[in-house]
Amino acid sequence: MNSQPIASDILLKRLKTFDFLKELDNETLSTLAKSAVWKVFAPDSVVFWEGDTETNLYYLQYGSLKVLKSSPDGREQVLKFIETDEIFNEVGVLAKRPNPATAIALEESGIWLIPRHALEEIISVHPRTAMQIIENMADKIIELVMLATDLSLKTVEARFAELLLEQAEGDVIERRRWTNQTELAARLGTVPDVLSRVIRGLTKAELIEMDKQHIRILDRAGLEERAMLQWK
Amino acid sequence: MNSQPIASDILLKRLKTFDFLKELDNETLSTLAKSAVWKVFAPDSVVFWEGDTETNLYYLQYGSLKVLKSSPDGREQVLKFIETDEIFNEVGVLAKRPNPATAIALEESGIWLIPRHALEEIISVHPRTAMQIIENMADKIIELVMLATDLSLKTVEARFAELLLEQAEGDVIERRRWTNQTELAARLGTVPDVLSRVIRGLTKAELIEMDKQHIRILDRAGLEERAMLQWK
DNA sequence: TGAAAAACCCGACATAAGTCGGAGCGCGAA
DNA sequence: TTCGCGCTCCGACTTATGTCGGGTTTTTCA
Repeated sequence: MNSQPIASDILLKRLKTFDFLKELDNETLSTLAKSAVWKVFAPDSVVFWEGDTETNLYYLQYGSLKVLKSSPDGREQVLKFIETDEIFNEVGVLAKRPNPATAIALEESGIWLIPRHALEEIISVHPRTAMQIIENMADKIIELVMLATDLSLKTVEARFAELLLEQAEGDVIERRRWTNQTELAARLGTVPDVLSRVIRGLTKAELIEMDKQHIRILDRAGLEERAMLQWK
Repeated sequence: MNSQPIASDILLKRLKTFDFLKELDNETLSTLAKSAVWKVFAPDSVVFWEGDTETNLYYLQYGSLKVLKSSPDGREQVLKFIETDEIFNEVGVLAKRPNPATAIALEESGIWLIPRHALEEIISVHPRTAMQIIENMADKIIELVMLATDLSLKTVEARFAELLLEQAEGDVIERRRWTNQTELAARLGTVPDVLSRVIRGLTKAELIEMDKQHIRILDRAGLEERAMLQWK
């Protein structure tokens, strides 16, 4: 992980491209440019630890992360994957709470850190930005509600089927370096062996097909049935 | 469930007592008083349904609620209990998302409904209120993260032990009408039979004692061990 | 390029959790 | 008071999930 200041004008240009800041005027942005910090995280490096009180808002410019909690016996539960263009750590920066989970880079990731004071200034002048943050948090609450109820009420097979249906573009899911069974299992709240068994089952039933590069849905209707989607 | 307008001056007096609105000036509050609606919900009545797009912010003046999702086979997962003085449905009112869960009154409950437009006015003038809402949402995110990871990584026994330790004042938990095994099981993400088994186990081990009115912790250290608290 | 590490596979087994039948209790409505 | 329903309890059973040992394949990187 290394940290490097970037000339303010270049930064300003970049800030304008952020979804999250789209509505702000030039002046506000250039103030921001002066206080934001740019960091690059190596694959597998920790962006922040559970328990940290991290007072920056993060904006993921490129790369991807996982947010997780782990148990003493080594199992981990992935709570969320973070993709390009997302902001995170609202909890730490605005509510001043210790972060409830750990964030780890899945690949090399470039992240902007926006310090609390800068953010608070923006909010006090642009309530619309506050609303955007609130909407982001609402989405996270919805996702966590889904996660919790799925963990409680659905089988591993159903959760996996659901995940496939969500992720598929057309009927194919591209597998990336970190879309391996270990990570998928952590995401689903189980262990690799169990997932492997589930995959075997779905493959035998000719609902899916899987190789190193892709997962292909062969029978969407059948998969939907396994996902128990009737009641969502 | 019945709905009754209340003379604005009485209402105004009440609004001032809300934690949530403490910092607002008289004028803002009296505007609010004109648009807020008061409702009383009978025990077991539904405050809102999953899937509803409910555009009011709720403030629970007295009573208590449970927020839950249920599966087609009748099992339910309680996501949260709501107690006096809490606000809820930020998701519905501010993010305009369909509500992800259902809320049901556990006992007779009196609730203020604050319509979206009134809330948005307050926020635009008092950014501090926006911050309070954000902090509330952050707390909910933290709670949901705990719930999800506990469901994934802990046993029913550990979750129950944890709940007892959290809820106990001194070493005693007062049982209310709805603190029965059915509700507790739904809260813990399991079924009454399993919880009953767990209670038997903890009672035999002389860690707790339970009757109709109370749950008593006999051995806090032992219970903490069962709750697997080392790593939280 | 070759060795070590990581991922994956699979059957056998262990354990946590869910289900079922049946029975007792207590409370509230008729 | 009696009836019936819902809560509680309990043992026996099933099922989902996790664990282990051992193997093969793939990836990594020195």
